[in-house]
Amino acid sequence: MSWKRDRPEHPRGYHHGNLKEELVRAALGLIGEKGPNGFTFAEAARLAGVSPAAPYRHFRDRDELLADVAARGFQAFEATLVRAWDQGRPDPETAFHRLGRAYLAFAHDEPAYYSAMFEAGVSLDASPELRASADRAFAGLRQAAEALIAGLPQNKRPPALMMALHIWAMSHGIAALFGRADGGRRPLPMSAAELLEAGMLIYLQGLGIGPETASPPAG
Amino acid sequence: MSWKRDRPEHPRGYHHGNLKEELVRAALGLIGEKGPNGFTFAEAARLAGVSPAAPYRHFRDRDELLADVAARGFQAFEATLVRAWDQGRPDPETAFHRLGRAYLAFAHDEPAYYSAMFEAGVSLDASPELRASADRAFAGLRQAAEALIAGLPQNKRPPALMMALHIWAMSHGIAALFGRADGGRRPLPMSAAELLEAGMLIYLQGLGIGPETASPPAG
DNA sequence: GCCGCCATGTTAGCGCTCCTTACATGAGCT
DNA sequence: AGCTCATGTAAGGAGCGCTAACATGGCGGC
Repeated sequence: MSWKRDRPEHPRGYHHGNLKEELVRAALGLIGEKGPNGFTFAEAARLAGVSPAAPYRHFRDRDELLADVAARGFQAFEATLVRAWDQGRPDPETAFHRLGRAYLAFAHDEPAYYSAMFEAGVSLDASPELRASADRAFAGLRQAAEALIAGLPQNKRPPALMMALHIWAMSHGIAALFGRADGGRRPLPMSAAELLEAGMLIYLQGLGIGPETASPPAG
Repeated sequence: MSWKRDRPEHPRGYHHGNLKEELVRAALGLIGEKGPNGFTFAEAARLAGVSPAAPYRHFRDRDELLADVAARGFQAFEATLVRAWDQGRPDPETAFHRLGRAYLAFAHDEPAYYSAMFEAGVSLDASPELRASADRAFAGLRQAAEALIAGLPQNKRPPALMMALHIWAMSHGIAALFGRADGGRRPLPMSAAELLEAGMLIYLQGLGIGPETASPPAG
């Protein structure tokens, strides 16, 4: 067959060229197309052009591949969040809303990653890397929460961890319930990004973080 | 065999006694144990004591059974929410927090229903009953939002639909991320119910609904 | 009260997937 | 050059979704 040789641009390949990477990419494509359940080990092998048994040289079983995809997803997710947060520039509130949009954009533009991370039923204990990358992604949210809290007087500061959990929960809730492009779910009067931005504005207002700290504009 | 006859209390049974109900119950048990993916048509048939082909007399395919489970789940969900809301008695805020606890309790105590409803990838278009029961459940949330809004001056009222979506998103986010009993996910410094209650208090505070309209709950 | 119909169940089987075991091959080290 | 081991293939068992053809028995029509 010729497909063994038509990847000469990968110098480190043994037989196939790095099959592991290609399997991950195939898995991403399949999950994105047909959901995390429609993803099939055999079909990923087929897409990579190898026999159905070949993937087992790189992943113990199907779940391990999914866990690997999820871990890579959390890494890309963290990078996206960190880039959007940009150390809170120019000011924490602007950066925070940018962070929210980036969250939803990731869920929307990388449905395969997001599915593997949150909807495929992969336990975070599946691998240490998975747990670590998920923790790093959450730490990004927590940093943003801390920066926002810093503007409050000390006796009014909520716990940063709790605030990060609230942010994550509302973001994930909106992404999971309304963030998908396909028409399977409920039509909205506004975009998911607008919905999240409005929700976060109200939430921050409740904490005393906002355009008018304690007196909403009466007129 | 005796299992054909040991359901004499069901007068309408043909051969088995109402197999359809038993299949739904078996599916609920399996989904609760092994997640929506671990659920198997053949195993549900085995639990009901019939051959693997028998379920196809009652459900076109596996997805239709899942959609049926989801629809029943939404019905039970709506009943739970309506009971918890109790027409906003004794006052809307008390009833609202009771509603939030009921939401999480449902997700926690009926993981099979909740999985089928939100995590199994069942499209709401799978059946008209599913869409209708999901709409009725959401209407319950929306009613609560409207009752809470009613206490605000007219020029400060947010759209009730948006508010209901926020409530749903945060509730679902907390349930999906932190509401499960099994140890696969992240340990929390507080219970999911407390987390949701705190988040909703802050959110309502941001809308101007709360014990003291302009001072956050510092105590 | 008997009979035929049709809903409900059965067995048999196809094609697929997950995963294992045994075998083949070729890259890189010595 | 030759050895070795990682990386691939081939073959097969068990299980599942689903279909087709066949069996059974409850119910309505006569």
